Amino acid sequence: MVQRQCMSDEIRDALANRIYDGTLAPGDRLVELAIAQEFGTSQTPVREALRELEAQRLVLSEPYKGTRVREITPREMAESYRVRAVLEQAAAESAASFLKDNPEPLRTIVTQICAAAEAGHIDLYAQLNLEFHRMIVAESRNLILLQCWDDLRFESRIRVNLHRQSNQIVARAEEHYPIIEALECGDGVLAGQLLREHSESFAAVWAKEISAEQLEDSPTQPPAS
Amino acid sequence: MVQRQCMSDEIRDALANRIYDGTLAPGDRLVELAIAQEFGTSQTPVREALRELEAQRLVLSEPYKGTRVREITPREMAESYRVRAVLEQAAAESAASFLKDNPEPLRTIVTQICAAAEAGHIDLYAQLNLEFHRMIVAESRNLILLQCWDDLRFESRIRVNLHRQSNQIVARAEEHYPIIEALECGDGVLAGQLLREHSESFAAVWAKEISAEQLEDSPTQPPAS
DNA sequence: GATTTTTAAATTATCGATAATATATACTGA
DNA sequence: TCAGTATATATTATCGATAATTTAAAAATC
Repeated sequence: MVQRQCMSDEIRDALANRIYDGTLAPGDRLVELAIAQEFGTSQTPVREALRELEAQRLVLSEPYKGTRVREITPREMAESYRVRAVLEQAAAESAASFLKDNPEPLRTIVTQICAAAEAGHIDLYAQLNLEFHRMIVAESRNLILLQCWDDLRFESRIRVNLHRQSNQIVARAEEHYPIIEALECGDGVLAGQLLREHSESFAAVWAKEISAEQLEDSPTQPPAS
Repeated sequence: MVQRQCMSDEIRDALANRIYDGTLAPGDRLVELAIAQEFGTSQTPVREALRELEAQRLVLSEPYKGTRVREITPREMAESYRVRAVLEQAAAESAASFLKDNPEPLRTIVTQICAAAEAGHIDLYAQLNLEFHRMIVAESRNLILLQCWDDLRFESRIRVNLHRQSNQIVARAEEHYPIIEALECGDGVLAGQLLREHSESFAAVWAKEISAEQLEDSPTQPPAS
């Protein structure tokens, strides 16, 4: 357990979680004194928390106008998946040699992912799925690459559309098997290609939504990765 | 001219520039009240500026221990160039179709880059060089990709080794010609490949330094991109 | 003399209050 | 009625001061 040292970090994480879980929705205002009162602090640590959330692009602040939860557009989702695609491709190419020697953790997670998908535990599925992908990126042993990947903040993007279209999840979950098989063979190029296609396919789904960006209640919703 | 609205932004940019130009060196402390006094403000806006610089990874803060300019290791340089390599490769593939129709701005910059290199204007060379690469990434029309690229903060990495080894700069500058030629032909794949190799070659130079990381005054210094 | 303990100094984290700015509301004159 | 203007209100940005914590220095113990 991390004994947190300063209030601003505490507030930052609490607010970030509310954005992740949807308690705070895009467009919602974050009024400094209201938050301060809720946490029993002064305005100061709240402001610092908001500044950090802004750096993480979870919120948007304008001088003297305040802070709101940032809107995430279909276009941004498509772009994010495209970037993720090339990052993970590169990561797999580097990670293969390391993962070949120690593939069990990845196998375990894929098993769990599929189990969660079949059981319809969507939140768990999403969490494990991210863990899987992040593990590969981490095993690239390139810390900057990992930071870039983290900065895409898919933990916050995921829930944009999480609880719809749970029917495709099982199929999506099984796409992970060929990836670990390639990695176990040490074939980073193939694993990278599969990961890239995996991510690009989500990008493509979101790209279709871009034109319908204006229509608030679009009929079809893309799936969660 | 941007009429800045709040002091903390002003301070943030001023401090960032000092890190870029080396006035503030890695390891240097940033004492809040000292900075506040210098800018004629209170501690509050300084703290917010520091928090933002920390989010940009220019400085490192520890609770109650203060803030210091972050050290940039050869390993991190190598990793950054590797990430930049794949980002720019992907960017070129998307940007080619746009740049084909409007290649003049890129041509102009390459001319300026080579002129600066030959004249030995290293700072100008570095600035124009970044402008060239950023322009390609921007023309990918993928804003998230551009943000990722910006987040690598090569404007701060560049000066790590800027004023040494100016002899290779002319050769490096000329590497840009085949890239724009490929882009003018609309061959994004080729341009991407060239950009990737360009960046990877810098990564390789830094990778050699990793083992010598401990030795403070290493005899050979890698070149600036 | 070396090692721990205590004290002092420096610095960060937070507070409560005020100034600056934006937004909403009421008012004015055509 | 309506555009434009003045006022009131809400909220952010900043201030000066205090509390909390670390680091450095001095004192005490063995």
